[in-house]
Amino acid sequence: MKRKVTLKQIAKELDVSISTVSKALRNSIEISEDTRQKVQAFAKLYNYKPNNIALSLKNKKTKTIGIIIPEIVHHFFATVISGIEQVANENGYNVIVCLSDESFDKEVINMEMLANGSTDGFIMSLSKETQQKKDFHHIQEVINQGMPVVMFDRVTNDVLCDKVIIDDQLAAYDAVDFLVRQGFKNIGLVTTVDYVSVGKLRTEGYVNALNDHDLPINDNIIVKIEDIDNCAAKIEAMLQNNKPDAIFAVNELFAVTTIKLANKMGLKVPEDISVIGFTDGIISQFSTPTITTVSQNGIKMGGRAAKMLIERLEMEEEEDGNEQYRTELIDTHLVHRESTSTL
Amino acid sequence: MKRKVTLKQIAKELDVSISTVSKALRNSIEISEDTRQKVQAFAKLYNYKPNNIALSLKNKKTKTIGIIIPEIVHHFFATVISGIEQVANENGYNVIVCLSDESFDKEVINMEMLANGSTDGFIMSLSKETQQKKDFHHIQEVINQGMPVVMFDRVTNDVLCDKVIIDDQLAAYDAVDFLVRQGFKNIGLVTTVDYVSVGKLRTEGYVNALNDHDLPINDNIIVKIEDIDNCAAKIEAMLQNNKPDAIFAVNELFAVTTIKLANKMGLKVPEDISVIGFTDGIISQFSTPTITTVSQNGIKMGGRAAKMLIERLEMEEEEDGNEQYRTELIDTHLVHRESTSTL
DNA sequence: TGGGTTAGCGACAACGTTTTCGTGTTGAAA
DNA sequence: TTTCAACACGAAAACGTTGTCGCTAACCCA
Repeated sequence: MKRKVTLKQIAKELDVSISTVSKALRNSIEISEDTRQKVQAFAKLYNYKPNNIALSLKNKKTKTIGIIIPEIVHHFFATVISGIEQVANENGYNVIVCLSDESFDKEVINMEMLANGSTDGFIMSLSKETQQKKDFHHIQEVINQGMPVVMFDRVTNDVLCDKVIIDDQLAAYDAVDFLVRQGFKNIGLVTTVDYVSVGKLRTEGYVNALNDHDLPINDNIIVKIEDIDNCAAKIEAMLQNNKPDAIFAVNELFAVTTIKLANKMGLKVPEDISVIGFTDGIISQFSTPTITTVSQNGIKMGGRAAKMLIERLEMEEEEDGNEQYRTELIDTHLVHRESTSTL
Repeated sequence: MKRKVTLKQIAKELDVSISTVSKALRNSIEISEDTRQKVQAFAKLYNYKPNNIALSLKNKKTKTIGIIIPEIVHHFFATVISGIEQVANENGYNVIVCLSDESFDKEVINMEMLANGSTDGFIMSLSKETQQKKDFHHIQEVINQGMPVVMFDRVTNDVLCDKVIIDDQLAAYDAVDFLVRQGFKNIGLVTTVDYVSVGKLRTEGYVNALNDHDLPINDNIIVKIEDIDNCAAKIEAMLQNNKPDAIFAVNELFAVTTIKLANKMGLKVPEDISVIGFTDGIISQFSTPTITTVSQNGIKMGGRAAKMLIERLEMEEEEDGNEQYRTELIDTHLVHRESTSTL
């Protein structure tokens, strides 16, 4: 087992100073051609690579991006990470991933851990609990310390920083508008509880679309789900009692669950009831029927977030006077599949 | 913007030496009660936290685990990361994730990047290209430098290190055995090309099960898929020409694809043909029909891998004479769902 | 008063880099 | 022979820690 070789060892071996080795390896003209060659050959032989930690300490830069998300076993978040990782890698950055498990405390702990020098900046999506508590001091603190933060998807207006989101309200509006134009009049909604920002916005889009078409908002066909595992009864009751002709679900899990429950009750999708979901993930693509859905390009979102963060990191070099935070919108569109029909 | 405070700043402010501050914060008995209190109060006020990078450099330990996997937008790998992250976090480790995109070169580059001080060890699953090339020098090198490596799922015998796998062959055997016992006699196989280690093993399990039941191996009902996007024709032809009464697919994507193609041809699952997949992911759970599958607990796998790595890291403290590499088997079982029937 | 102990603290090295600022040697010009 | 530049290199500081060692003053006991 040969441990990694350091400048010091090379210096000792070649009987020159550490500085000389360092300079020789960086092709400084200060060093004679002879010495340079000798040092470089030796370094190559022993496969010398500078120690990242030492470089980080010296440069006060880690070239590492901290990602904090609620969970990773979730197609959308996985695609976002994928997008981040790609752009990060292209720019010489690594990503260090922490999961909050939707817990406020874990989110705080993770941020504090990474903020102590481990990363240059953060890309994050808020945990449910954080959104509920509306406590963002940990994020604000990190920003105050001069570390840039980019939030995506689940964001808050209470923190000033760069953000990457889709226009949830508009996307939901378009989906519901599409249903209305197809002739549906009794369109149900399966959504989250209100403190989840994206759920709330999508619900607003649903409401606005119905309003604009002079359709009534019927609370009986709106189901707000807190816990996915115990939602069946509520959805079934809604389907049973109010016979909606279409459903807009604010994520694909809700959509597929609704479809399955409908099937169980003898309703055929899309013949008896049409369903539109949100997020173009694995489920929408492979369920039977395949699900018409609002695509939400996670790769693109992650890529953009990474780009924004890196730009800000490299910009800081000069002067950090311009605190012009941006919010970028990633476009969405409806992916038409089998779960919707015309009447 | 108040940058992070350092020992030096505290020392200056309180007019004591850096060592005194350091010791006071660590509650050294060398320091008087008075000074300790004063320093600790000041540190708390300014929210002092030791700089991780400096600690890493000093201790020659980063408390970081490098994960290198082919892709993250893949339910199984996401669950493994989740499992790793959890155990890592519990033990004070962070995880830094790199994706090889199934590319040998990216795998090498990522390893070399992280090996230069960024991580204490690796948990990895081989890229397809690496498995095909059988070139593992980058892994061997890292091990030679004294960094422990744990491989999972896609492993190789050519590298000596800890491994966490399922018994792919046995799991496949059990699945096919189950089909045979249900009365199926013409069982097709949808598998990967041979260089993918897990595909190969699962194929062997299929062959062994049929052999043990004295059933013939019929190459006409075995489809080896290289590229998922262009596999439809081959599968359809197999279904059409050979009328298998059951199919064993080596992953869930192949399973759901087969089901969809069967449906398209007018075959009902499970009435006309039964299907068993591999990996209990989102697709198997939510497709219609839900898919009977070999469960492969990614969370557990990741957790075990993390545990093995951390144990080795903390063990190294003492003496690294005992190179007793272990291979842990994670148990699998068949999850019975709608895609299989008795004859 | 002298010797020894101890409490309380600071100096310094070390981890592995990079970079600035010397410094000694050479050769050439004056 | 003197002067000066150019060349080739080394010493040292800095990044933020921790821990070893040494130092000073106070105190105790004889």
